[in-house]
This record gives sequence, structure tokens and C-alpha cells, in this order.
Amino acid sequence: MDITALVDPLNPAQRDAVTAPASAMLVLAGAGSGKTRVLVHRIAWLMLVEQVSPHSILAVTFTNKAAREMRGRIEELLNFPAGNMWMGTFHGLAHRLLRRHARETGLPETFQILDSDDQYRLIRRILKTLELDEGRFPPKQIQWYINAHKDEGHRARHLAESYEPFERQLQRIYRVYEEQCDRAGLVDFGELLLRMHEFLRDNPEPLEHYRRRFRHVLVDEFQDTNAIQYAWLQLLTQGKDNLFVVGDDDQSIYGWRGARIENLHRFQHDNPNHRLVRLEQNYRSTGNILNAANALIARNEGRLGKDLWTSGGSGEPISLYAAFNEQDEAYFVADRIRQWTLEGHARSEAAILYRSNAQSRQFEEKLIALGIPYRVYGGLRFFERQEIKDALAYLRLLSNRNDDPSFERVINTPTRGIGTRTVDAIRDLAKDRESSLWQAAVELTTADVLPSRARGLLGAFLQLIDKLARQAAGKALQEQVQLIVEGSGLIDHYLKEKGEQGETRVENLKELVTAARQFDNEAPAADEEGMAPLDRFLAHAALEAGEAQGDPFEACVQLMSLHSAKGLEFELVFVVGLEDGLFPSMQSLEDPARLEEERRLCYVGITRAKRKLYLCYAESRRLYGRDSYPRPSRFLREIPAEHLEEVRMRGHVSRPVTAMPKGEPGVFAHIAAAGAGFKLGQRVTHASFGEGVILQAEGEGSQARVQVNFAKAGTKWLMLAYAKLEPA
DNA sequence: CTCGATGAGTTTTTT
DNA sequence: ACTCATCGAG
Repeated sequence: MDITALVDPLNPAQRDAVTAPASAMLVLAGAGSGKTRVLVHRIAWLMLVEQVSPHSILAVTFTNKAAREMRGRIEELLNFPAGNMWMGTFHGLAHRLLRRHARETGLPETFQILDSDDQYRLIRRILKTLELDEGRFPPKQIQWYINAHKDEGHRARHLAESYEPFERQLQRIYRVYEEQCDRAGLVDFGELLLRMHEFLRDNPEPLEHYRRRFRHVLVDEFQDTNAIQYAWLQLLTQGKDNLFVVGDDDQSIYGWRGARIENLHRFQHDNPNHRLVRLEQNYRSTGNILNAANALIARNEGRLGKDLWTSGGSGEPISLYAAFNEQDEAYFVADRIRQWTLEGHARSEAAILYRSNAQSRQFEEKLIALGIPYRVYGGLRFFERQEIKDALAYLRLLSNRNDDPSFERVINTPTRGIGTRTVDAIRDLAKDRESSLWQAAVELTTADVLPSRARGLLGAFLQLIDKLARQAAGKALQEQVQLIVEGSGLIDHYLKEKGEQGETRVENLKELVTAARQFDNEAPAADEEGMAPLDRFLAHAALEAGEAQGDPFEACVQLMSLHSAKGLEFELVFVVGLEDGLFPSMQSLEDPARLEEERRLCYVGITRAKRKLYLCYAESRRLYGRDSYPRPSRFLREIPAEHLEEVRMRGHVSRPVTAMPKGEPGVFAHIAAAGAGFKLGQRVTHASFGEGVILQAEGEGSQARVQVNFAKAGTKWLMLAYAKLEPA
């Protein structure tokens, strides 16, 4: 490949970063400034010009998606597979390393990964055994406590015993939690990183091996690194001037889950020879959008500093819409999207961004009413679904009988008559013996403690697992999964579950078999060949929970939280719910640091828009069952008026004349018809068709039409301008 | 075990 | 207002 092709498509700043001589490098990459391009071209540059073997390059991202994208683009650019380059997420790489060195790190070869749901359940179980009240010790808070400490590199034994009784209990729970994980051979997400860090820190030989091997270390989204990730990168690169990081302090929106924006400053301090390159030319948005974003983010303190600019025009002004209430806001947005798509634009290029997921509902209702397909991001992902986790728990039990959380999940799922009494007895004995639940259960089937019926049922369960394990031995992965899904009785169990839910679950279980087949067909990564396919599949399920929603190809309007929108871009963007208390959120209003993070979130939202941005707020909003009258978001005042243009709905926006009757959809159709408004679901009378109910509405002004279901005449579309409908 | 009543909480999310 | 989880009754 020609080097000019590597360098020519880059602007001067990008070129600086890509072609820099080996040194520590901080690339401050503004939104839409081509940061992935810089990473990809940098790696290609290292390989082609510096003659670095891909074997010597380590590239780290936060999400699997980002890792996949980077790998894909490198392969596309170089036109050959980059298989032996270590490229992945922090967690994925940690996992790979721990598998390689399992024995040295004190883990069983078959260790498995706890996802946060598993972790939550385990904590609750521990609370029960410690006889602590969930009200006083909320499991969520404990989970947060444990993870926060792990992210900082602190184990329970490192914590100085607190004088404060509550804190002391937390420490105790943490200690027990660690013991339980160790005994069961389980590793949570934080543990992956922590254990990897400790291993390298305390073992000079492997550390030196990896330090020598990785001649270049590159990190994406560096502003999202936490303390332990930073420490790990330092271990690998300290004194070698070979750490190349790309990030944007202005897009740091994950402080609440441990990301340390100050790692950017620490990087500069710890790498005194570093170079700093700013990518400020933006290839995404119009001048108005960028200037609004620049002005907003300028309010934050202690920034590394950066101003986005474009060589393109300033574009349309940003539209600001003050909605009457949240319904009106939703209708406005849906209607604008409708108009926009009528102009021939792709629905998938329109996005509605909100602060909290609960806000999606209003928009969904209005989009449905206008017949616009949409897709909501977020929610349960494939490997997080209940039925999938059930099946995975069986599989984990095959691999490791001492996996207590899996044992407990599965012992009576599907129901096989093993009740709480039996399970309690198993737990008590396991506690006494300091053994796993499995071992305790085995003992109970031979002792004379349980009633004979319970003993028999328990024995049958243990035999079932052993039998499945025997049958699965030596089989191909998808056959193993198939065997478990059926042999466990899960399929039959969910077949009995009534309604659509049960059907979906059965389909998902079948899908799991397909997923296993696909997974098995893909060539194993060179470094993980020693691992049993089943263990690899289980790790894959935990580390990459899959997409939340299928059919990303259908042309849909995109609905998502501002957090989920990071890294994406759309022609048309609506940032909605810009009200103090919602965005910025209530919890952030009083705390300057959190308020700055909210401001960065707003900055992220604004910079998603390529051509047209709408900012919306509601003058009244129904929140937690009450009407609230929030002030417009302070962020709106921080955007210079010159970039904004207030919009009004043309025609008249109908307002509720009377309260909605109970049980009706809480929807007004904003039908602009000579000042008269009708609501969806409203009863109306027509001179010749008689009485009916409004089902749908579309169009406005003289074009406004409604669909009415008449009691006698059936369903009809009527032009409001002619139909002379009267409220019934 | 399944159903319905009751009560608490209600930003953001990946791995 | 609404969801989700737990708890008690059948």
C-alpha cells in the first residue's frame, strides 16, 4: 500500500498525530473530528512505515463495538486481516490475559464471569446469609460500594476497619463477597481489571514480557478510563514513551461510574515527553451547531480547551421549541419528523435524544399515532434475558459444579418441587462446611436430614445435571447448548408460560442454539485455543451481551438516551426535555462537578446533529404523577441567542378542554383546524354518520384529516375542513 | 405455585 | 403515574 494513501486523506492536525515519531501522545479529539480515523491510520502507519509487527501493537477500547469497528477499518485500509493484533476492550483483554495465566493469578481454569445482574443476585444472597436487612443495606448500594472500591484498586482487606458501624458492615459484606467469588471461581467485571493489574504489578517477569511485546499501546476514549485502567496502562508503558491516547475531556460523561476525567491531566504529568495534538476541525455539523456547542462547553472550568470549527457554512439556525406540555413536545417532534421524511429524507437519520429513558414513551405514542416506525435503544440485551441466563446457568454448572449463583438460579427452574426449605438446608450446610452448594447438596442426599420426598427430588436434580454433563461431554458446542436447552426442561417450562412472552422465550432459547453454532464456526482467537468452546462461549456471553434490539436495518427513527448517543451522528436531532430538574437532572443541580458533567452531556447531544438541531422543553410536565412547572434548562440560556430561533406550531395547538376520561389514551391529537382541536379517542358526532370515536389524525391546517370509527357507518377518514364534526 | 394487593422508588450504562 | 418487587392468600 502506498503511503500517500495513508496520509493524504488527513488534515494537518490528524497528520501530525498519525505520523508522529514514537512518543507518548495525547490526541484531544473533538466531536466529529475524525478520531477513529486517526487511530486507524496511526496503526497502519506504525505497521507500514515503522515496520512494527501487528503482534507488537495493543489497541484498547471501551466497547466491543468500537473494537470491532477499529479492526474492520484497519483491515479495510490495509487490505489484510489484523487477527494477531491485540485489539479489544479493557475487560476483554484482561479476560484473555487471566485465562492465559489463570494458575498464576489464583483462578481455576474454568473461572466464569459474573455480569452485574449475577453480581446483584449474589449480593442479595449474601445479605440473607448474613441476616442483614435489605432495607438498611440496599443491594444496589452495596454493589456500587464494591465496584467503586475495585475500580480504585481496593480489596476488602486493604480497607482500614471503619469506626462507623454501617461502613463496617459494608466492609464485612465486601469481604464475604470476595470469599464467595473465590470459592465459586467467579470474577466480576471490576475483578477482571483488578486481578490483571495486581498480577502484572506483582510479577516482574510477565510484566516485562508484555512491556517488551507491546511496543505501541493505543487507547480510545481515554477520558473514560478509571483509576485501575489508568494504573494498568502505566504499568505497561511507564518510561517507554509509547502510549498513544485519544480522548475528549468535553465528552466525559461517565464520571458516575468511575471514569476519571483527571486521567487526562495525569497522563500529561506522568508522561513529561508527551506531545499534544488537538483535532478541532469538525466534519459533521454546521457552523451554528458547532458555535452553540462551543459556547455552551466554554462554561466548564479546567478544560484542556478546544474549539470546534468547520470549513462548511453556518447552516440553519438551531430551533428552540417551547412546548405547552410533554404531550405537545412529543407531538411537535413527531410531526416535524413526519414533515422531514415527506421531504424525502431517511427516517434513520432522525434521532430523538433524552436524558432519561422514561421519556421515550411519549414519543413512541406520538410516532405510533402518525404511523412512523421507530427504534428505541437500550433495554434488555440478548444474553441478559431471563430465559437465556437460565440456560447459561445450566451450562456454567456443567463446566463448574461449584458455581453457586448458577446452582441457585437453576435448582428450581423449571419448577421441580425443590422449595425454599430444601434450598435453605443446602445453604446452611454449605455455610457450615464452607463448601459450595453443590457439595452440600450431594451430602444432603446421602444424609438423613431432609424429608424423603425432598431428598428424592434433590437427588434427581443432581443426577440430571450429572447426566447432562455426561451427555454433553465431547459434543460440539451447539449440540451441548441444544442438549441443555431441552434436557433442562426450560423449553417445556416456557412453552407452558402463557401469552406471547412464553413464545418469545422459547424462540430466544432456540436462538441461543443458533448463536452457539455461529460462535463455534468462527475461528477461535489464536490465544484462546486452549479453552473449551463452552467456556469461551460463556465468557463471550458475559463480555458481550449483544444488541438490545434486532432489525437495525429497517428505516426507523432513532430514540435513545443522550448517553447512548455518544459516538453517533444524525442529520436531524431533537434534544428534548431541556428543563432544570430533568436535564440537568435534579441530582446534579446543586453539585458543580455533576452539573459540568450534565453540561458535557448536553454538548454531546448538540454535536450529534449534522444539519438540523431542535432543542425542546415543556412548560409543564407530568412527572411522578404530579404536574410540574419546570424552568427551561439553564443550558438553553448558555447558548447564544444568535444561533437560536424560536419556533411556534403553525396554526393552533389544541389544549385539553376537559380532563381525559379515565382509561382513554392520554393523547391529544393536535389538529389545527380553524382553531378547533380534537383529541384522539374523543367522541364526536357527524351530521350524516352519527356518533364515533377519533382514531387517528394527520395533516394540519386545511389539510387536516381524522380517522373516525362511527358506531353505525364504520371507519372513515374525513377532512376536518369540510366534515363539521362536533364534540359528542 | 400463581395471582392480586401493597409499597417503594424514580439519571445516565459497559464490561 | 407507573413500574417493579415482595408478600400473603387461595
